[in-house]
Amino acid sequence: MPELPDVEVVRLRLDGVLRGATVTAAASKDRRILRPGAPAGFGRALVGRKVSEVARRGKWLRLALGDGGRLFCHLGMTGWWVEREPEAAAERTERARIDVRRGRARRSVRYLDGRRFGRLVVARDDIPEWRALGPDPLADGIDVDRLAELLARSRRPVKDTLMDQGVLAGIGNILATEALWHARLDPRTPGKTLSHAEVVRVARGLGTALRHEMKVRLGAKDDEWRDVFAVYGHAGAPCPRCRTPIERVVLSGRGTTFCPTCQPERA
DNA sequence: CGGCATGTTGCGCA
DNA sequence: TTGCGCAACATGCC
Repeated sequence: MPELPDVEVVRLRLDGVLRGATVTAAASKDRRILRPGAPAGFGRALVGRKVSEVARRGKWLRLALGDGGRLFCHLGMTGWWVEREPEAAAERTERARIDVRRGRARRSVRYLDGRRFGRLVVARDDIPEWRALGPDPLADGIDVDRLAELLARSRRPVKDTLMDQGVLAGIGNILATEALWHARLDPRTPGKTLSHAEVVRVARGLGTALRHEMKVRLGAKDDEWRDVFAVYGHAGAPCPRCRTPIERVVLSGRGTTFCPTCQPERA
């Protein structure tokens, strides 16, 4: 379920379990998720090290280790970290585990990923994927002038640019779709045709969608999927604002829903 | 059975 | 050279 708000929830959880703790065991056998790298290297990099912090930028997580090493994690489409009892057996989709101790307390976190689109990367420095990320809208806010400049560079649909991780880190199909509904802008609108006022609406729409999702995620009991969206996944349903049936198109291979009345196509 | 899915990468083509 | 669209990845759900 990972877009920025979900990854932030995972970060908070991991930070609470791991920060200041020492890794007693770490293992992953999954050669698809452990890219690039071997199972032996994963354990070797982590065991005996203290975790100093769990950071996030966009959809990437970064565990900083006491010896300067780093573990990067991308959740892909179905990745998730959960805490389990240290003695709990691995469930079917468990792809990695990290066991720690802090004083007398022992705890264990497991990486679950049914589809295995996620990644775990051990490195000494920040990896290129991390360095290529644009500002994180939650941590850094949104610079409207910079966004306007990036949108003005091409005729690509505004939704595509919002999902470009180098433009804003962490915006996925859900947030982009919801933000444009809030902004009352057709997702297909070419970026360079947006007025400054429209870019401001986009930035505000992102903020609204982001705050709404963070609130829902933080208030949720656990990792259960909750459909709290205005238009995402609601093709055919009435628009919450004007009751017009929501339409669905495919943009760059991604399902995109919008209200044809509130988000009219422009000439 | 077919269609769809929150993400990223890489390829072929204009 | 740049920028697209689109398939692929692996699996589950409706």
